[in-house]
Amino acid sequence: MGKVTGSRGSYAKTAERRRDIAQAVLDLVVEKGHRAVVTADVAKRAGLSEPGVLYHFASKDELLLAALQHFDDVELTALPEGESILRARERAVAGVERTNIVRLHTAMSGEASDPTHPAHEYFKQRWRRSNKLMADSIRQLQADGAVGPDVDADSASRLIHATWEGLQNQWLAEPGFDIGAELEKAIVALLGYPVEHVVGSPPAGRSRAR
Amino acid sequence: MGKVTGSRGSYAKTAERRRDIAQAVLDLVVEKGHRAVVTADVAKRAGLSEPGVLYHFASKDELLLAALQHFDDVELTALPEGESILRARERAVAGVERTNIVRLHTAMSGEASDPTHPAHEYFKQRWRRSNKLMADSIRQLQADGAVGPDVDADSASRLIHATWEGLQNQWLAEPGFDIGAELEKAIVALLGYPVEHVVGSPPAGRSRAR
DNA sequence: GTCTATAGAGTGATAGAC
DNA sequence: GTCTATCACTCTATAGAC
Repeated sequence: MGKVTGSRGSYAKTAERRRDIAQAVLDLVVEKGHRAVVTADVAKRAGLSEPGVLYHFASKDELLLAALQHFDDVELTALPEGESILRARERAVAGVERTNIVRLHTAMSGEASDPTHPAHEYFKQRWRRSNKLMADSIRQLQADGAVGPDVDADSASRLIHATWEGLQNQWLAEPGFDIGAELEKAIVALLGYPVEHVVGSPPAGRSRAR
Repeated sequence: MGKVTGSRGSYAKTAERRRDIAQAVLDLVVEKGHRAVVTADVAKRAGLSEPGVLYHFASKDELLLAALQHFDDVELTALPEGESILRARERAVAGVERTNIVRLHTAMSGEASDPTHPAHEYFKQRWRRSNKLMADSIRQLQADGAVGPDVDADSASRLIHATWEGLQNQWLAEPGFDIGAELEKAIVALLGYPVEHVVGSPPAGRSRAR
């Protein structure tokens, strides 16, 4: 419903407008840090008025959430099959220019723990999804014999994610250590020894079912 | 300089006033969550005007930081000797009534990673201090033979703290697991097997140097 | 259904008197 | 050292045009 014009400046589909706005917020977050982002700037950057922006997103918090989700969408493309989840998230903080996004993520994950916060459900689901993906991946490794059967996959997944999140925090406060190496150390300790499958370089010719 | 009256309502020492204000902020955070705390309420609770509060603390961010520090001071009393650091922090989130403080801590640790944030230095020092304390504790355990010599104390300390921080995050988003048990599991995995000394019950008659 | 113009409410911060 | 008065800014709500 609604005709599609296709020309920039007149959007027939709300989804596109929302995407553009989310991109604008993301750009501003990267440039100035989320604390310096004000809705007026978002409107300017997206090329519409302030209430115009708020027609598409109910509040500023939702704007920031949209930026985070947009980042997930465009940067963390759909995971191939579960095992590369770590590498994807690693990639997410690799560059310094993404520091501001990690900041936003960390700050918002604190705010969003309040059940009344618009992002509450998002973060909850995100944990669940990530935990499930990795737990399944670990179970697969167990089936293949790469990881011992005494490892509790759900617990290990929880702990690996926790470690990752905490390492991000420390790294933000004071960089200067190899966050990837530390994470790998934790994984090795939690799963047992040989687990390049989970975090290492692409398993090129290295099929998991040997 | 300045006379000491001692009667409530007229403070000769700014330090006391600051402490009272910090306590007021802490109370409000616990009651309503930090997002709902406004300086006007702080002023009311502390019994002075809004600019009066802002005379003692330069900004709202500093007020929240003061609450966090105050919490550290009154709740996490000085660590006896290093090894109980985990238990102290555990105690800090044990009760549900403290959820709002953890929320504040998490959110602020994200904001504070911005070097221009008033709490930046606080969090940086906090990480350093905590890491050093625990690393020393681990080294002591190594000297006693309770932990293997191949463990990198600094790295392990970093990872344990990271795990703890991350577990808090997950627990805030969705409680329903035993955060203490998970942490212990991580410690065991990172340090090797027998480490009740570090996290377990009070080492009553259990001297580390047997 | 999508947006602009306008206005308002609430908040953090400042200047200067007491 | 603390208050009164005031300011500036940001987010949000409303009315109505396209």
